[in-house]
Amino acid sequence: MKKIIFHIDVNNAFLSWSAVYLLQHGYQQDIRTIPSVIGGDETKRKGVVLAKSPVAKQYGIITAETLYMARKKCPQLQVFSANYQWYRKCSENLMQYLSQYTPCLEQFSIDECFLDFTGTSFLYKDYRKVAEKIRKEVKEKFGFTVNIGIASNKLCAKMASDFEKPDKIHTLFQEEIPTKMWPLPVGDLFMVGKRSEFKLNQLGIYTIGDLANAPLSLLKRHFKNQAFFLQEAARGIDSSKVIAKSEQNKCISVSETLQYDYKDEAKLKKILLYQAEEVGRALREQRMYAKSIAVTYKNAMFKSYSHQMTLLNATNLTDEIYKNACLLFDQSWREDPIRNIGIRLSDFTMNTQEQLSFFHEKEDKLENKVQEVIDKITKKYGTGSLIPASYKEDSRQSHEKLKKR
DNA sequence: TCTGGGGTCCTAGGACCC
DNA sequence: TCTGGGGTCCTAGGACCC
Repeated sequence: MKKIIFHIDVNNAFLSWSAVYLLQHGYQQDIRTIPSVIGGDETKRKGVVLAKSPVAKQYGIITAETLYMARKKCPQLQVFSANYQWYRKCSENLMQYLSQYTPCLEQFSIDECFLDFTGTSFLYKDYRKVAEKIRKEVKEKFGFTVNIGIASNKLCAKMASDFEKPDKIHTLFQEEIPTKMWPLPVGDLFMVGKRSEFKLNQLGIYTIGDLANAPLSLLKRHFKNQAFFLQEAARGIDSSKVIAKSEQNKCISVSETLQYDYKDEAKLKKILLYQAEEVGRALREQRMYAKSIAVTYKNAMFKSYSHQMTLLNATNLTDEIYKNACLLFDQSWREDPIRNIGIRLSDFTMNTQEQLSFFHEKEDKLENKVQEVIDKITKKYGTGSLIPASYKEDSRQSHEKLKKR
């Protein structure tokens, strides 16, 4: 049976979604048609380009560069702030609409997904017509456009959706690979980032075709185990499955860039408390426990480091996460000014590990009860509505975070 | 008025065991 | 009285994705 996979990608997702929002709320201009970007908050040192309009792109503005640089390139640039709540809603609506076409839908990020039509191919003899229908309907129903890539595997579908934009449908079947994919720069290949591209260029490999036809021995010398995978990708070979996602995350993390570089231990620990509550609640919502906990940092020099531990007993309680985070902090903080700090939980299990003694069990149950109540209140009134008294004073940053929600 | 945030995966190296 | 080697687990750091 011929496999048919779609990759659907929202064009300029954040910017398009904001454009739709603004138009729905009486804004006269469609910000997709002017030099505009969605940017983070500069006063909080988060001033980077998150998404750009096609016009802004013509000025050479790129994603993730500073707004300062972007304005230099285009002084009349209009900057709009991100509205994550709205983006999540747009994403949910889109996924729900697409899932009518096939149950086998894998959401790949907030604005992308794969659809597998293999099992339902008898329903859709002409997949091109289906793609055309989806493209049109999304535009009419939601007011933004998508690119659709069609191929016999995920990798090629993803590569295809990245061809000419916006509002386009492309195919990339095996026989089309030499003409459509091989002339592209090797850095365009999925999973080839800046580092790998540089290394490949050093070896005289500049296009995806060069990579597909390079001697494997040469690649192995420089990329070890990754070499085979890289070349397979360049040849359009990929056997990964579209997985209808209900499976859990492998890690949950939270991190925050601070308004200035903190050197004060007490302040840093207060941030950790906040974050412990956030990741803990996320974990409890999934009814999971974490065995591994890490504290991550970025210092003023932008150097990142981390420290982690494996817990004796898996946990999802804020208090325990916080205590262990503090322990890790004490063991690892180099007393350098901190720009960004975070907590990461991983190694999830369904239960806490230890066989609890009767008394411990009782205590544990009580703690869980307390936690449940706290979660309910937090859900209703927002993060930080119920926090230990020690955190009350001097939490400017946190209050601002609250306002955003 | 430099450089966000949330993820996944891989590798190297150390500790420890047999 | 010169220290092998395989396996496993853990940690730190980094590359890459959107």
